[in-house]
Amino acid sequence: MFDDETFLKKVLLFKNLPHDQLKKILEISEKKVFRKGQTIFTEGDPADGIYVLREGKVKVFKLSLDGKEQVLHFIGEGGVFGEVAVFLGEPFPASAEAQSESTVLFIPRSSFFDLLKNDPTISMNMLALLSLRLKEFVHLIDTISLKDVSQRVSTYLLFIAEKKDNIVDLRIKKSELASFLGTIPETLSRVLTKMVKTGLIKMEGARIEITNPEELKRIAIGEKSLFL
Amino acid sequence: MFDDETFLKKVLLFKNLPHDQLKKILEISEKKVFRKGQTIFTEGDPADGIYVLREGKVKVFKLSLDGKEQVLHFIGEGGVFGEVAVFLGEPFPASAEAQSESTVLFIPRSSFFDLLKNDPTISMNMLALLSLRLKEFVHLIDTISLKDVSQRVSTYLLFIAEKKDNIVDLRIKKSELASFLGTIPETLSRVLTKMVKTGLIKMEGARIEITNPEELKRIAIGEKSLFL
DNA sequence: GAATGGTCTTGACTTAAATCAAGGAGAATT
DNA sequence: AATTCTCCTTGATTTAAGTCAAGACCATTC
Repeated sequence: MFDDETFLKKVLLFKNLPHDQLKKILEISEKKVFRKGQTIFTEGDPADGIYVLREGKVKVFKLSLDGKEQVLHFIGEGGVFGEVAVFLGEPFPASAEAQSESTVLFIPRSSFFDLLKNDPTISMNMLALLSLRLKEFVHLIDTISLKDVSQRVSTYLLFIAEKKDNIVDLRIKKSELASFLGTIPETLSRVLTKMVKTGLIKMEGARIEITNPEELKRIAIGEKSLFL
Repeated sequence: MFDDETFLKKVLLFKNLPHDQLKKILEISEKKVFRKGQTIFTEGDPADGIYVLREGKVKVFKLSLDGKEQVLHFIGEGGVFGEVAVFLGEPFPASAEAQSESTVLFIPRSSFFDLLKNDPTISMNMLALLSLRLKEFVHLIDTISLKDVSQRVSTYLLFIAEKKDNIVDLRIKKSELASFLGTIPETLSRVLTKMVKTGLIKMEGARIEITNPEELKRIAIGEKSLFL
């Protein structure tokens, strides 16, 4: 692994910062470790600081009263979360949970504002970060609202498999993928099974091989239906 | 109406700017007028600049191949749109259309970047703008994914009626509200009719009066079902 | 290697909301 | 005042996806 500073350099929010700035950030940030399944924060909690994922996997999600979950994003190493609520000074609008043993750097609200005020590079980086998030959300809204489940699954598989030789290694549980795609495990399961049966993909557990990318793409764009 | 500078002062993106900055912005911005129903830009168009709505109403939306529409946001006077795509240097991810005769200030991409680079106030304002958008989107995703249509409608009515004496004056077509709420006009119509029949609201065209806010709130949070 | 526990799959069924198709109501135009 | 449009409503029906329930498939760990 890298030392903390090398790590920070690769975080979008802290890109292009001079050595002494990075050091300062490390000084003010606090390391926290969460076990698999542990809650990092819950919707409604006061947003007392931002989180940078040093190691592990985290999901940010919304829950409905009757227990249905919608994943907003999966955070990978180097990912930042909680920043919008902190910036707005509002409670977290969603919850975050460690999906595996995870280490985060926690930067308290006031320190984060100091950074933001005093370093134009950081605010530019933050603009980039928020813009990317917005783009992702537009895509998610589009996906959930305008596409049926087989389109969503096809699109997701093709996106992940991009430049990877048509191999998808789901790095998350299928039930969580279902939640991200705005559906439930049973429905996802049925769609994947159907894709196997129609020869679009091969599936061994979490490893999926796209055997007919052209046809899968036609389903993704809604030109063809999976169920006929 | 106001003169242009007074107007600009009230735009979130240009808040707290000195006189000469505002003047400069007016110089580089170009006034464009769109008729009702006219397209301002279409998904996929190169994002050559940002738009500030001077007068009128605009909707930003996604279309599916088979023609279903999802409204991402309604822009009111003083609203800004197109800024994310411009910032990212990507084509517009959605389309924009004037819902009534509208005047916009168009700020070309390069000028916008000059502003952003040279004025930290503007980048801070932009951070605020993007944060608010993200918050709205989280809410929209939550709404569409986790709530049924009667919950969505109740929530929307209560939100709009807030501090307005339980009167909602829909300033948009019902069909467009449907599209914003991720449903279709027929379904919205049925829900509203049912609400009238159960004494939750009174409706005269686009004017809706909430006659039983407590009960409506119980439906909004899913504590009670509209259809029983 | 049996037993436990978590995920995933499959089947039968229900249901919310979409679709299709007519009408109706209101505003605008002639 | 009649015609045309646009938008909204209502009814009959279909359908995609959710629910409920049972079993299968792992991977641990005892």
